[in-house]
Order: sequence, then C-alpha cells, then structure tokens
Amino acid sequence: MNYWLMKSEPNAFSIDDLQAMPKQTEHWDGVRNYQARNMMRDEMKVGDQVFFYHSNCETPGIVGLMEVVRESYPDHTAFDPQSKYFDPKSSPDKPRWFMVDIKYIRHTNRVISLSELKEHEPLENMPLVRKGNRLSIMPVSKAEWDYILQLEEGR
DNA sequence: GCCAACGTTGGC
DNA sequence: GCCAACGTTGGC
Repeated sequence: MNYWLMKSEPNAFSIDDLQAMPKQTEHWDGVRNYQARNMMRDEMKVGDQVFFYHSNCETPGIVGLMEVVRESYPDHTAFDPQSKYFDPKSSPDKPRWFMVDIKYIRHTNRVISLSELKEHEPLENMPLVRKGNRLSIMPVSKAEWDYILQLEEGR
C-alpha cells in the first residue's frame, strides 16, 4: 500500500466539502501537472491512504485522511469548454488528464500546519516542506506517514 | 532545441 | 497583495 498527500484550496474544495459528498466520495479533478498526473495515473491504487492538505489559506496544513476508492480514469472536466479545467488538447478518445476517486476517512484532530511540519527533521525530505515546490500530489513514505500521525497526537 | 516571456502556485 | 519558484508556450 502506498501513501500520498493531495493539496486543495479550501475555498475551492475543502475536507468539509468532501465529507458532505454522497458516500463521502468525490473525483479528484483538475490536476493539470504532468508529474502529478503520472503518479495519479500510474501509481495510485485502491486502498492507498492519502493526507488531505489545505493550501493557499490562512493556515496551510494537513487537515484529514482519505482513501483511494477508484483508480485513474479520464478527467472529463478537460473536455468541457465551460470548465475552468478545459483543455482543448484533451479529448475522450485521447485523454490527456486523469483523476481518481477519493473517499473521506476522518479529520485529523487538529490542523497539522506546514510550519509545524517544517520543524521536524524526519520530514525534511518531503517535497511539501521544500521551498518553491508546487506539486499538488506527492508520495509520502510509510515512515513519514507514521511520523505525522504520531505528531497529530503530540500537541 | 534554446530560452525569454508569461502564467500559475502558494507561502507569507 | 507581493513575489519567488517553477512550468509552459512559442518565436526563432
């Protein structure tokens, strides 16, 4: 089983929004970065565990846990000229962008902020804490996953 | 294939 | 709102 972290701006789609969806499940659309796409398309498997991260907000940080419940399939928002994620270079017979379905598991008992994550040496190799990194989906090692869950209880 | 210009991300 | 970092675009 693999572990991941996925970013979303809470203004656009928050963990509360995910929790409120039917079956607490939603497709993770709008990824338009090749590195992120490749991980989602090729490596994310049903049952993988995912941190939900709120970005571009008052306190950026990890706010909850989710799980992959459907593996990659074409992101239909790329086909819709009305969508802000429209990409004319993607078509149903030759899709360029993909998404997975994600299910809410739980909120963390507090926001584990980016500034806190940066304080911990065992997490220093996470792309998340490195300056200028803009990946919206990134792998998390088992050690990092466990460390962060233990942090959640710590404060 | 290079690289300048431009757009986006996202912390602060 | 600012701006650093980075990805993408497009002229050449």
